[in-house]
Formats: sequence, C-alpha cells, structure tokens
Amino acid sequence: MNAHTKSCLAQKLSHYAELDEASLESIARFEREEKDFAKNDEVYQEGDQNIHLYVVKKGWLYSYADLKDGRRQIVEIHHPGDIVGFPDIAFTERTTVLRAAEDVRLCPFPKKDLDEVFKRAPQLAALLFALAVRNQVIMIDFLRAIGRMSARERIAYLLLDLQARLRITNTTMTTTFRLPLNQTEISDVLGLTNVYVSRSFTALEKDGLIRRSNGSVEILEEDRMKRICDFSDRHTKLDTSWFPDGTPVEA
Amino acid sequence: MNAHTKSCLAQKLSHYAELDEASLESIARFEREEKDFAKNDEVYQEGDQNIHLYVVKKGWLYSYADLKDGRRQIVEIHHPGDIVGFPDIAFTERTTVLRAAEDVRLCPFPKKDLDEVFKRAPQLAALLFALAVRNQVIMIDFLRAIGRMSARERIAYLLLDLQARLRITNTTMTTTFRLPLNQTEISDVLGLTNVYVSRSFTALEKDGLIRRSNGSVEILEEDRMKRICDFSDRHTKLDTSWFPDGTPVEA
DNA sequence: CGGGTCGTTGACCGTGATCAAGTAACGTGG
DNA sequence: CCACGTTACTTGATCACGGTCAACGACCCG
Repeated sequence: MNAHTKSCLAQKLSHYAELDEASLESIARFEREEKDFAKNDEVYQEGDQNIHLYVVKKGWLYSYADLKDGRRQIVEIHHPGDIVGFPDIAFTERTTVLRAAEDVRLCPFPKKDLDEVFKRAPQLAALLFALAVRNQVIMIDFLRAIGRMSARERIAYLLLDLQARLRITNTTMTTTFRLPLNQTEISDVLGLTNVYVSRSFTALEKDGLIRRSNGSVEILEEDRMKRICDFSDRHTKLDTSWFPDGTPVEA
Repeated sequence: MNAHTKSCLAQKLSHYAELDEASLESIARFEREEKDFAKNDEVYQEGDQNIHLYVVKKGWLYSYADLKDGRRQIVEIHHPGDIVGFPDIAFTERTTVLRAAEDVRLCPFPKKDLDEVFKRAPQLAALLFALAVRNQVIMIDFLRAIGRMSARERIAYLLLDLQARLRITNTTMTTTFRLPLNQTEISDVLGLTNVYVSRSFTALEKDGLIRRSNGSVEILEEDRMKRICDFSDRHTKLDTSWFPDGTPVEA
C-alpha cells in the first residue's frame, strides 16, 4: 500500500491535522495486514494477552465488560477508521471483550509499533494522544448520560452521538443512518433493558423526533433532540494548536 | 526546584517507569508555579479557555459536568500527584468544571509545554499516553458500575477504587482512609441521590463491611467487598514494555 | 413448514427518587 | 455563655421509572 493512498484511517486522521511524511508512513504500517470476522465473532476476550491494536476497515464492533452474574455493559462502539484497543495498551491483559456487531474487516498491528511512532513521528504521537484523551471526554459525556439521564434522554443522546461520529468520515450523510445493533445491545450501551429500549424508541417515534425503518434511524428534529439531552458534539473539532512540528491546522 | 528532588508527581510517575533525564526535567518544568484554592473554589468552568494543565500538590478535587436542569455528574476525582485537565487538551474549551473538595494546592502549567515533551522526551510522552489511556479503562470500569450495579455495589466499588488509588503514593496505607467528600458529592459520582447514599452506607456498615468515623472510612472486609462489585485494581500495574528508550521497568 | 431471532406489549414489582421532618455538629455574634 | 444559622447526615412515607416475566407477532432462513 502506498503511503499516500488515503485509507479509512488516514482519512479520519487527516480530518484533524495535515499529516507529515513520517506520520503517513507509520499509518501505512498499521494497515499492512487484514483479517475478517463474522457477525458476533469475539475478536478477543477479557484476560487475553494484549499484543495487537486493530484498525477498523469495515463494519461496526463494540467492546463490552461483563459482571460475573451476566449483566453486561457495552463501553464503546467502534466504526470504520477507528483504532481499537488503546485503552488496554497500558495493561498486559485485555480488560474488555471485542465483538463484531456485523461482518467486519480489521487490520491488526502490534502495539510495539507505537514506540517507533513516539520516537520518529511526534506529530502522529500527539494526534493519537489527542484522540485518546478526546475519547475520554466522550466517555465522560456517556457517564453523565447513564448516571443522570432518563431512558428517553439516553436514547436521544446515543443517536446524536452516533450521527456526529458517522459524519466525520461520511460528510455527505444527512439525517438517516444504519444502526446495526439490536435493542438488547443498545440496552447494554445505555444501562437499560431491551424492553425499555423498545418502549422508549416507540415513545420517541410517537413524538415525531425520529423515524425507524428496517435497521435505519432517521433523526427528524435534530434541534429538539439536542435540547432533550443537552448534547454537544465532541467529534468534529479538535484543538491541535499544541502539536509539535508538522503544519498543525484547526479542523 | 532540582530535577532530582522527587515531587509528588515524579514519585507517582516513577512508580511506573524509571524516568530518564529528559523526562525528569520536563516534570520539573510542570511544577514551577504554585497556586492555592479554598474548599469549594472552582478552578475553571465549563466553556473557559483551556490553556493550562494542573499538577495536584495537596488536597482532593473533582471534575463534574452539569445538565441544564441542575442534575450533576462528577466524572473524576483528583488526588495529589495527579495531572488534571488531560481530557480537555484536545479541545479549546473546558468540558467540565474543576472544583476543590477541600483546601488544595495546584501547579498550573501551559499545555503548550507538552510539545516539548513529544519532541524531546518520548519516554515521558509514552508514559503520559499510557496514563491517559489507563484513565479510560478506569472510566470504563465506572461506566460498568453506574450502568449495571445496584447502589450498594456502586459504593463498594467507589471505596475500593479510592483505596487502590491512594495506595500508589502512600504505600504504608492500610485499610483506613480519609474521605473528604460529602454524601451529596458521592451521590453525584455514582449517579444516586444523597439520601440513598446515606441508606446504602448504613447498610454496608450494618453488614460489617465498612466502618465510618468522622470523615474516614475503614474497609473491614476487603475480599467480600471485592466480590460484591467484581472489583479489579487498575492502578498498581502498568505495562510499559512498549515504551521507547529509557530503561522501561515492569512495576 | 419449523425453529430462530428480534421487537412489541401487558401485568406486576422493586429499587431508588422525592419530599419532608428531625438531629447533630459546627461556627458566628450577642 | 447561649441563641442562631448553616451544613451534613439520618429516617420515614410515598411514588415512579424502569426492571422482570411472559406471551405474541413479524421476519428470516433452512
């Protein structure tokens, strides 16, 4: 693969900063290998050795944590262009399970590759750092949603969040998007039950806020939705002014 | 300040890796300035310009996010030796409010200082990166707690988490620690109400799991507590094997 | 056609929220 | 010294959001 052919990852990262040569080369190295997984496959388990990171090429996945008694919390949803596995690089073992929400294609690469990034591509290192901490902000927002919002508000929040994330790579996207998660999975994202997700979805639909049709969601009243759950988009803007070298840009 | 006098921050970071010269110098630069804040002072507000990071020298603080209707979620508790503000460095504005839980002393330093770290001290950059992503794991654990645990379990979780964190810098600590948060604040951490925190605390005490006396908590049955909430310590171990240079150590 | 998954709907229940009153500890000023 | 406000915690009574259990229909695929 040519370092200048923009992969899904390069495209997502370029959205935030004009990448220098060293950075582009590193990214290309991340995507040398490809591996496919079927829907519901579990790429790794909690407790597995933790050697690789994964670039998502195609399809949605999610990471979840179990309680011993079977309760489950989905803690992150992964889309094409995301790098999966960062939270675990500080540990030798996986702390969550990674499962394919549909058929997916991943690019595994060893986390040891990162030391090269830190030594040779400080700009990319800074960008990865920025994305890692941004993820934390996104999780903070989710914490707030799960800790303090009603079921309806949480669903509104999730839909708006997904929409904002998908808009980064798909700039033409309007208000409709595919949602390849069933209601049990959604309930595990939001700390609810599948039954109550169903009821809340129906309620939102009756209120004219959204419309559903076979696996897709349309957000009809974005503004009202945003007011319901006090939504703020953390995805489109990133402050890169403190980055070293390269030609940092405000995206 | 001499780069080799171990500050609270240097001490915490050294716990994870043997720091090289460049790294120690950077750390010293972080702590040039000192500033005191009184209990309940708000160091910064949501929406403030976001120029500084802070090293905590003394006292507890917490970061919280508000909903418009007054509901509040505390998303992180900060202890001496922590660096506060990382989640926001990817943004130009603050996404949370930082408030002093008691009288505190902070060392503000400009986030622009980080570009030097990325260029000159790749080892420290990697460590900060590791700590940032570890934070994400800690938040994942909290998400799971708030999304899927009962009130009692959440309180058990919080107490064990605090204990594990305090043990990093205070290795002599046994089972008792000071808890300078009132029950309303605890309820805002755990997504409960102050009333129910009170009831759950009383219940845990009646069960013989903990004991309380004026602002301190003693964990009487650590093992049983851990089983209740399926606790795993994310604080003591860190995988530094992928770090560049320096002399990485497994702590 | 039969079996699977998924979403919906109903009836009932329980955890934890809400509202409210009461107590204890503390500092303040007279 | 006491009257006072304030803040923190506790306890009780009631309520509601969302959980639980169960039945049913739609759809898909073999």
